[in-house]
Amino acid sequence: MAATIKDVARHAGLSIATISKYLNGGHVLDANRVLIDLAVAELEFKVNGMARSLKTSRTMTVGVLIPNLESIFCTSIVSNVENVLQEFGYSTLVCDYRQDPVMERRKLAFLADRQIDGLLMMPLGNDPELLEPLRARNIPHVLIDRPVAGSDCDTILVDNLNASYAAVEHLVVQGHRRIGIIRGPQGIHTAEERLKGYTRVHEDYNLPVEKVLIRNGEYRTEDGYGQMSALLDLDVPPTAIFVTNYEMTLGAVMALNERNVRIPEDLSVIGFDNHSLTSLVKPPLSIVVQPIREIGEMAAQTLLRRMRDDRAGFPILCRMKTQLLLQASVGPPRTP
Amino acid sequence: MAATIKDVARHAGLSIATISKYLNGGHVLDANRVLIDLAVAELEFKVNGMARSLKTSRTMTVGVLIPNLESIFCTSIVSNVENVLQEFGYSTLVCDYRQDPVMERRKLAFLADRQIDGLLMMPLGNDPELLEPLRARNIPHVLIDRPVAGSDCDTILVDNLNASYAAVEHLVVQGHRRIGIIRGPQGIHTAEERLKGYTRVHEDYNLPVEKVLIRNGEYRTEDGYGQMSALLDLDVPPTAIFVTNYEMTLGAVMALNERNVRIPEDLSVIGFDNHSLTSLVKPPLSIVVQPIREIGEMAAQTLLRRMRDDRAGFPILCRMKTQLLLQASVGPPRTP
DNA sequence: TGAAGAGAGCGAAACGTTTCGCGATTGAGG
DNA sequence: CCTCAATCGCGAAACGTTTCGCTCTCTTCA
Repeated sequence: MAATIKDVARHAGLSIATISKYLNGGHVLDANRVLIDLAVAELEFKVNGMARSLKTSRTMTVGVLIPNLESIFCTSIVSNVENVLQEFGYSTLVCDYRQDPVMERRKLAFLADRQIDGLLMMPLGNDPELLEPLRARNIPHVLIDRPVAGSDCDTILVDNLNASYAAVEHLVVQGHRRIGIIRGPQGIHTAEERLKGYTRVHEDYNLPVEKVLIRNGEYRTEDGYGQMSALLDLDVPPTAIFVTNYEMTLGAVMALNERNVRIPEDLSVIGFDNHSLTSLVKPPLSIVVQPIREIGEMAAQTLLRRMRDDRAGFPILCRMKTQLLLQASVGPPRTP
Repeated sequence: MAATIKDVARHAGLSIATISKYLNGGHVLDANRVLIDLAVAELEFKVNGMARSLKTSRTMTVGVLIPNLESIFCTSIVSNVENVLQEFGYSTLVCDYRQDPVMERRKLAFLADRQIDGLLMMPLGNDPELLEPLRARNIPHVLIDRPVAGSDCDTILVDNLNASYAAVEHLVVQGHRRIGIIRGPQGIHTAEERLKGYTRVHEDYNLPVEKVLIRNGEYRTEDGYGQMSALLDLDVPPTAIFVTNYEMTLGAVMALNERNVRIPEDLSVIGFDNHSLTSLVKPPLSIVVQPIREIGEMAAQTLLRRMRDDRAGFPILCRMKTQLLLQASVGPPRTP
């Protein structure tokens, strides 16, 4: 059907080897260059990627494994990653595992079986054995956003602890003493770190940590909604709240709107992640901004280097800084 | 490095052909089956996809080309598509073209060159020539959400016209006479259809269409914000507004919040697409709900059939129905 | 003028599968 | 006991590249 390199060779009156050499950037006589270009154009020849891959054992494809394709944080990262990789001729095989550890393994195995040249992943599990399929096949990989304990592995993430610290500290400085936090799932690294930031501020400022103000969520909108409602139902509700991811921030704001809680008069709010969120609610929400673009690009760059067998600095641990975007949603606590 | 089918053959004391046959579902003697299973397990043999693809000329990969990886509508569809395809052993090569017609062509060519078995795309351009690379290589493809004029092509979309009609009609029935619409980009099919629904209602109810109430947007948040603001600045602002996609709805609500416009007392609002949006704002927003999951699944199913050379009903045009989710954001117009 | 060396082209052997056609084995039926 | 058919296994030829090592042709310089 489609023209092969053989056809090009015949058409140009040269050997296959010469065509291949030229196609891969080798030098040929000017006259032959013209001949080949002509033949390629006339036959509409495209190299057959499978055949090439079979010989070179490179597929020019990288896998991207994320917990959720419907989380804006994840897809923004994917988008930036894809942009960088594509410049270098790589395609991205995107999979989400829907926050399910079993599916995570399944899809990881799936990707590993597909002869990808490298993998970027946001792991859910914390078990170094999870990465075994990659090691077994010697597939370079870079973790994003979450480390996997005890695994030597390049990792790009943000300084969640200090991100959280800065947010909570700001609330404390404003005079808040009862600060609620809606934290992420237990065992998830980002969630633990963000909680640590919270407690560390309390330690550093000699404030008691009240268990009841620390609420568990699973990073879902409904958790934000439910836990925010629960906090408001307390005999003495907090005067400020820190919500530790986008979806839960969404939920928390829903709960606040529903009850006509005034921000920041009744409650100061700091959320996480999403820009558009800041201005959707009134007043504009203060948020912790993650350097999403930089994360994606850095992860892609790092993976590219590893795929080039550049092992410099392995394992890299890149901990990026967040930014605290302060807006009108934070004020001093209401004087009782 | 990794074990090949040859190693398995040697280890099991059988021929390559037999191993291959068994691996592909063929029948072998029970005794041999055991031997092969054993060898496969012991050598940790995995078939080499590239070699297989080279022989079968199927890559078990489908491309997915969308305008934007950061639009929830697009990624939700991708997620559902991926889910179905994966069940059948296919991977998805996801690309976004960032709403850029040049990049659209580039990425389409990129995907076509990568020996994909099929392609799903949400086109921006309306030029049948756009799909040429696919036809040239005989790659089955299904369009999602937007048709390409004059191209024989399976297409899965929603009945945008009647979706819009239902929303606007509801506003009319509530008594509204000055209804604003923030429409999408000119030339984009969904946008034109949604506008048609709007004008058709006006025709059917003998209402004048006021040019000034029809606002142009490019489906971006800032357009929703800007055009909503402009509408509010009119000498006689509309009493109801229909916003025709998610991002612009977001923007419009921002503008409304900023100016303390009461919903629905001052203005009735119907938005588009996003569930979480409905309850984030107060009161809950009425929206046009697209059957996102069904679109994704139908598109995937259709593509699967085409890749199986099942040409039944070609070209399919599947126009799905939307649902109008009515909530408190719509009421009768304020009596002046 | 001749030898050395650079540059270019070529043939052939891989890469790891699938598949075609043929030969061998087995079991049943006459 | 012979024949025939059905079943199963095998050898070998692809698939379309890349790449190794060789040959050939010029150029250049002693």
